[in-house]
Amino acid sequence: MPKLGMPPLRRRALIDAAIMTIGERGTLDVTMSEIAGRAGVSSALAHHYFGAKDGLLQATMRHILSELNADVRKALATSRTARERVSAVIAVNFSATQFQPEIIAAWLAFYVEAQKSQPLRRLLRVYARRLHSNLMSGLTGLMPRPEAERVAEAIAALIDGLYIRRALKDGTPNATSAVALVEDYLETKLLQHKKPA
Amino acid sequence: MPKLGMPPLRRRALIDAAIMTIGERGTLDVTMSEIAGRAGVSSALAHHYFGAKDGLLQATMRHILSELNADVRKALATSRTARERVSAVIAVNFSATQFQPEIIAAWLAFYVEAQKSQPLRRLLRVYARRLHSNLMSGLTGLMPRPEAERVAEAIAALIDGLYIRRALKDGTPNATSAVALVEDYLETKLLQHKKPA
DNA sequence: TATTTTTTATTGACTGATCAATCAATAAAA
DNA sequence: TTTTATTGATTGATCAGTCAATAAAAAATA
Repeated sequence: MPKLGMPPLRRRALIDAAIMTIGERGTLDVTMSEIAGRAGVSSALAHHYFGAKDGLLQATMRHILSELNADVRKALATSRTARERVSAVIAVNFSATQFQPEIIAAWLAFYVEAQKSQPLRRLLRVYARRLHSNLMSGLTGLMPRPEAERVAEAIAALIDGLYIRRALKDGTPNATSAVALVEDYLETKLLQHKKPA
Repeated sequence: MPKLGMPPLRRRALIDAAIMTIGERGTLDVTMSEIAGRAGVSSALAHHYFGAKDGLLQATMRHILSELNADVRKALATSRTARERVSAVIAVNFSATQFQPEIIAAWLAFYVEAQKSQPLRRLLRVYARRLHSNLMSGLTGLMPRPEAERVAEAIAALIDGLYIRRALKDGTPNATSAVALVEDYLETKLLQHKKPA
């Protein structure tokens, strides 16, 4: 049985290799040998550490999720106002570390796999809930709660939508215009509450 | 060589079976035998008609796309005003024929496959362009063109985003709330142009 | 119309390739 | 000396794609 704690040297290398491979190929349909090869080890070792392929994929998803989460926390920590908090959450999703072709492709691939795999579905739901509550933490200070709920829902949909559309284009993702689009929506909504009809 | 025109009896059955199978399983990772079996024929026949698996998948995507397109045309035909045209396009995307679990799942699966397959990517780009221009056909009558571009972009992202998020939940999709969300965005934007800041 | 010929529809059985997963063996640490 | 790390080789399953054979339709011919 693989040691889970101490020196996750190879574990980490395998997860990184998995992200790269999945991202490049745009699918979870990559072989264990391919991933292992890129990590400089044999496929047998990958099985040794992660049990089955599922295990590696889940660990990989968990890793992406926790990186995103760490980034969000960091960004929220330096935000003072409610308004800033919302923008911080948005910004992180399109930051240089997150909005990369490989990561975007991997996200998309995991979304699809989640339809087959219950553990992955669970992970993605955790992410969705977390995103929602992070957005709410700012939005509730800016508008009535039921409206905040709807806006959070919309922002989340926009983010996912921009990711999926981004995956279809080639070249470097344009984070700036993506953020601008979401911010424009938010700004419009806020205006609506400052000068009510 | 398969006859392309006349009695697309089996062709159609195979495409329908493909949609069902892909939709249920939420992945393009379905076997030719599975699809063929559901259509009540042998897998060899599927190859006879579509050449390779790719061929069947592309035909399936094309079919979904053309159904959607037909629905949009129909809806646009009965729309009088620019405002109605925009709503019509939105409504069709969440109509009973389109916003079904199987179709949604299939869309998502095709999106991912498009990262590998150039023909599928091309098809999805055609769809994206078409959606954009359909939205613009209404929006240009309601706001200045550059703003209309941005709003069309946002609506498209919202639609894709709502699809992808929908795919993660179970149960019947809630089209009503999805439409409401997009319409709310549109309405907010329109208000902004009626009473400018 | 009846008969022959050609084309199309359809299948079961087979092949070759690909891969996840296992395992026994060895090296290295603890 | 026991546990952990690591591998090459192997196995078993799964599938896409092929093919030769047969049935059924359609077209051509008598």
